[in-house]
Amino acid sequence: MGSESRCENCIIRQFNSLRAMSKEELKQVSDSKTSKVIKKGEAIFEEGEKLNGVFCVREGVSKLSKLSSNGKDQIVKLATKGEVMGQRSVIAEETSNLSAVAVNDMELCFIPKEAIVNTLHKNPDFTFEVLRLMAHDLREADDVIVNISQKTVKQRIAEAFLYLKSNYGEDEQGFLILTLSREDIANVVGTATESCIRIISEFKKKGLLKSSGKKLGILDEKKLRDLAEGF
Amino acid sequence: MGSESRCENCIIRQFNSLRAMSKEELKQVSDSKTSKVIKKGEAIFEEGEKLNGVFCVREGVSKLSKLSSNGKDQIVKLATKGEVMGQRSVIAEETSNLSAVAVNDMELCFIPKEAIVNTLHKNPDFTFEVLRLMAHDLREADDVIVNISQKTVKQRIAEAFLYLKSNYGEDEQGFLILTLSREDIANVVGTATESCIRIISEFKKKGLLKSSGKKLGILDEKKLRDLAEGF
DNA sequence: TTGAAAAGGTGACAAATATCATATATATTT
DNA sequence: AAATATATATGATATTTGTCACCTTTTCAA
Repeated sequence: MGSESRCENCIIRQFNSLRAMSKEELKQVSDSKTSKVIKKGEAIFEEGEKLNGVFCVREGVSKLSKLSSNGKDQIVKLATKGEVMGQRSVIAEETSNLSAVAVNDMELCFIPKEAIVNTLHKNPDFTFEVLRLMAHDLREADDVIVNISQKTVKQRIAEAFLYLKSNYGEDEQGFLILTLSREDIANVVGTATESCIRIISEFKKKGLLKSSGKKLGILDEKKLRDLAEGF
Repeated sequence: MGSESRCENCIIRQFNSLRAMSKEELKQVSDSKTSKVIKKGEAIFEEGEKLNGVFCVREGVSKLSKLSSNGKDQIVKLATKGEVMGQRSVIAEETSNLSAVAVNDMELCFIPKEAIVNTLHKNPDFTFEVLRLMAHDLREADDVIVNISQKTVKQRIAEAFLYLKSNYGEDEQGFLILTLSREDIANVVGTATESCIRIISEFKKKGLLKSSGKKLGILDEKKLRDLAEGF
């Protein structure tokens, strides 16, 4: 086993709460963790499932979503390299309220909950770090609530593209690095797929977006921003 | 100063994270806290304000809301006896993302952040308890997101009444103990005040709700529940 | 490599919801 | 108690968004 497969040496952890663990604790985590490769479209865990640990994203992006009674999926969060999924359920000792599906090919580590819970009760720095990140997630969730209930679908789609650009960046030709299907975008925004397609088409016609194959790119960020703000 | 004004003796704390504090820590909190009486409609803190501590609700209910760019308020959470407001901002060291306004006359304790942050870094049990409650809030926020984006206004209003009943109860005559204005209900649900009024009128005509003065009561809980579920 | 399946696209229409205007009831202040 | 402000109510109408039907393009597996 190469040394890069040890949590102690993993750069990913610099981006999440694991960085607050001691060498000792990390060693324990590393000894109990398992690595997983997940193909695009595959499920990592399902809503209602009891999680016996957390998942640390090493590569790729996962959508965390919840199925509503009418059969539609609402994407609540996208989890990226460095983020940990499933802590909420492990901490609250509840089944997961969300399901996680890979948006593209992923690599992740599974860390059994014992290693986490142990440290949570012993290392206040670690617990505080987890708390800090959860406080951040909660703020973002509040923002999503306000956006969904107060902005139009057009505004929210405009925002979604700005979010994709600022969080995942664009390639040399100006196309967004993270490509989501129209359906996924609709599920992030909370609208019907057809409405989403229609608005994206409109944005293309108006010169706000460009496309090439499956890729989409932002052409006029300022106008998109104005639109998102309601002008 | 009566002994009931000491945090060590306060029953309220049994309902929140403060119960995980040691006698010693509670003493420190108690010595630094101040009590406040807030009249219905008064603000406790504003969006964007830097909070120098947290507020523990001893009596009454507060609405935590966020102003959107179109001038409407979205109520994200109602905080009740035993709940602590403002921890998110104190923990993340950010200005508040929400403002808090008293829904009825309130009594609360202000605890300066030093007392909290100190304990957060020293007492893992306390930190874990705060974390557990925040995990719970986050789950609720996820549920709100799904509800707002997937359910109709009618369904959400039905849900709001069921929530008010199960969380605040009803009096001997079957009227909800917590009375919210139609505007507040609209802001919880994320709709226009007029739409909210219209639907409440409809519910009354259909025999699902009754009213007397400002008070509203649930007449047919089962039908209300079916409606909320989409039948 | 060729079909089937999935994703993207568009029109027509229906349904849900917001907005504006205005009226009435209720609460609050003087 | 009158005057004023605020909350509730309702109609008419506009706007937004969803739904259904159908078509084209792309993707992927046999």
